[in-house]
Amino acid sequence: MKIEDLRIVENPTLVRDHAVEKLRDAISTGFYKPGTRLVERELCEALGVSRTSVREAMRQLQAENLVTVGPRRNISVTVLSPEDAEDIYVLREMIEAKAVHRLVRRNDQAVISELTGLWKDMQKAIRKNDLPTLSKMAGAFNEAVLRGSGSKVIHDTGLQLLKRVSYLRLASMSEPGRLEGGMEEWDAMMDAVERRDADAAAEAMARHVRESRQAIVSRLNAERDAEREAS
Amino acid sequence: MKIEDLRIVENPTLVRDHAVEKLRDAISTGFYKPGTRLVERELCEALGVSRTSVREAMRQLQAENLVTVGPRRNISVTVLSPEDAEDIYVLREMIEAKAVHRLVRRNDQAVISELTGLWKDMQKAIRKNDLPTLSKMAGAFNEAVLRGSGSKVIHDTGLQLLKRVSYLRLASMSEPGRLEGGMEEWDAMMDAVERRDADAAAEAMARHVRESRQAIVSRLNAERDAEREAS
DNA sequence: TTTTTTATGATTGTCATACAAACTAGCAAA
DNA sequence: TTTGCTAGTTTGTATGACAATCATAAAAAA
Repeated sequence: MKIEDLRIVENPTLVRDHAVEKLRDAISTGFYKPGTRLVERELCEALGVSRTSVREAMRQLQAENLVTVGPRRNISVTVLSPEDAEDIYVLREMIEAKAVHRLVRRNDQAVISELTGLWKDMQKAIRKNDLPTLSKMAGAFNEAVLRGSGSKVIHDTGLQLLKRVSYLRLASMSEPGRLEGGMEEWDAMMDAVERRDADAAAEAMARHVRESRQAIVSRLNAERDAEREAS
Repeated sequence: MKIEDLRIVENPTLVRDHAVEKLRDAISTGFYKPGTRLVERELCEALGVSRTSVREAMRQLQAENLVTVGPRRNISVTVLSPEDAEDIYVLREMIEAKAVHRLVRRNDQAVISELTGLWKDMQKAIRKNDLPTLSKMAGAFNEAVLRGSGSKVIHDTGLQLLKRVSYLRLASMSEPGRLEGGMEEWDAMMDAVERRDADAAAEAMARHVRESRQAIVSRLNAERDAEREAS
């Protein structure tokens, strides 16, 4: 044991951070659907905290583009236009490809083991056709990749984009044929990672995000058409 | 005059937004240098607002990575490690190249005119060797490019990265030879824009960011070495 | 009945206080 | 020199207050 191991790192969780996490979760799981109006007082009651904390949490979520302030100052869960969603995927394609590339280049065994572990769990979930679990793990996988890049900037920027579309992931995976396709792309990527072929891994990741994007976009357009039909 | 022109858009500026702007400015101009500790009470006095507003402003700046909370909860202006700075430029290279590409593709005359206007002003500032003005305008130019992409996502993401390194811009431009080099790259880009050659414009932009990155990194490393020397 | 006014709440932005917890720094005691 | 104590700082959180704006329902006027 080294002297550094004595250092106490954990500070008591802040109420506002907890609030941010809870709200982020509520949004990404679809409990608060896009467009839902969020009223301060109600959030205070629901979370059991004061306005101070709720307001500070809102400022953070606002900066993360997860909530949007309307013309009357009222806050609602951001609704992602199909165009914005598509653009987020376009950026993700660039950033996550770069992340994988670095990850392979860094050749950190711990990180790579973590990825292969996650990948095996995902394969299990796929065989069981357990979409909710798969969705969660796909999120963890993406995060692990960003973290594995070893760059705080890549991690933060990528994660911010990821969080904005996380509520779409489940829908994306239920698009017909997407599961098989996604599996194939992941296979290709992990294969490249195992071979320590950074370029191939990056390209596989890019392809994966690209395909996901197409699935999402067609899904969102279908929804939009359905709405138009109804109105 | 059309009926839309009647719409009242401006809502009275919020105190906290004003505070955020002021603080952002103070950071990017170097008034608050990286590492400076920001004490709530002092900010309240300096800005003439209540703790509520300062705290909410801090949450936003925190989410933008312009300030960092330390282990004792105290907030200071983020110090960018050379690695982080380099990574920001790496992402900027990808994003701003994409932005220019779209900008050219959109072929929006108003936007392109704005750019050429800015470019001419920048040339003037270069001839006068007026670095502070040039720095400001380079920032405006970058923002105009991001805005001109027509994508809110590209704009927001790019701007966030831009703001994090804006305090480095002036230093970057005073690197020997950087002014001439930057001028050449901008020339090439604007030329490609005029020719409506999206690919060439994107490549020129990428080259520009890449060269800027190298200037910055060598600058930061020099600073770091000087510090090591001193200690 | 339809339109206009008025009154009543709701919601948000801002401020002022208050207090606890954690930390800092300096002084006193051993 | 070390230890222990004390007072002051800084931050996180809660609460209450109030103005401005907006929404809605009720009342008055046409």
